[in-house]
Amino acid sequence: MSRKSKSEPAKLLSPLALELIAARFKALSEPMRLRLLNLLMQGEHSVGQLVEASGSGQANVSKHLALLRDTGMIGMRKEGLTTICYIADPIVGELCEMMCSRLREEMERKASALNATK
Amino acid sequence: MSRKSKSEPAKLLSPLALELIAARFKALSEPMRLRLLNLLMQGEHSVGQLVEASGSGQANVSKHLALLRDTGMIGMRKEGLTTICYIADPIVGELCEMMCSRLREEMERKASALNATK
DNA sequence: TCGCCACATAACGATATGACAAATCAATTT
DNA sequence: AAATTGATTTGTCATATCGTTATGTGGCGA
Repeated sequence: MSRKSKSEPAKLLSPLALELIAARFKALSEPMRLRLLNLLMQGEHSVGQLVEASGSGQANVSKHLALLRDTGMIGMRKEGLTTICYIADPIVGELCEMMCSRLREEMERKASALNATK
Repeated sequence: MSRKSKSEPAKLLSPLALELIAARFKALSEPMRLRLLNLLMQGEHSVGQLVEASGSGQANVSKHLALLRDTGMIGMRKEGLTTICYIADPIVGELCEMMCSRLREEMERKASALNATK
């Protein structure tokens, strides 16, 4: 049944831990931020490049980037006039990978459910 | 350096995919929902048990549970008067694990930074 | 030094979200 | 069938968030 039988106790988390975890998930819970992260997974980009590639306004992108930086997911460095952004926490890619493959499974399940003659 | 050198291309995601992924992360972005999930990781619970254990109102818990069900993360079945909830998607535990260990690292880094005489 | 450039910040309106209370619904018991 | 129990739905409010516009800021070139 492809069920992983790692029988870990799954500890109960403290309210503080819950808040911290929620904050990180929240950073990943907006399409625009995911878009920016996805672009950065291709490699470093300047803020201007992200603005152009994302199709959103400059102020909006700047604010989202600041949030991602504050959660430690991306890093920034100044190079002359421009600010270069890069992925600082590899967990980002892994999490998205997991969600994506999960979504694919779900899609296929639904698709085959539609095809089922029954 | 414990860096996984799986050099995957990290494909560019479609706007639709981004929205779907964001929706799932969003379900995990509230402390109360994480609390409910965390309780369910210990095993099945009725809605009433979750209300008591979470310390929140019944209406509130019910709404959060409905949201978690709609994203496919938990399942529910009726047993007489009560509704039993259970984790339906094992990804939940894995994601929280990842976030937790990540948080621990970060905490320790900050802690040792505080201790550093510099 | 003046102005421009890339970016950040502030202020604002529209919309979404979470928590609580009250009403509703469904299944069981008496 | 009426009452009771467990849960969902609805309405309301306060707060938070997204995106836009306008304004501020720091580094570089003329």
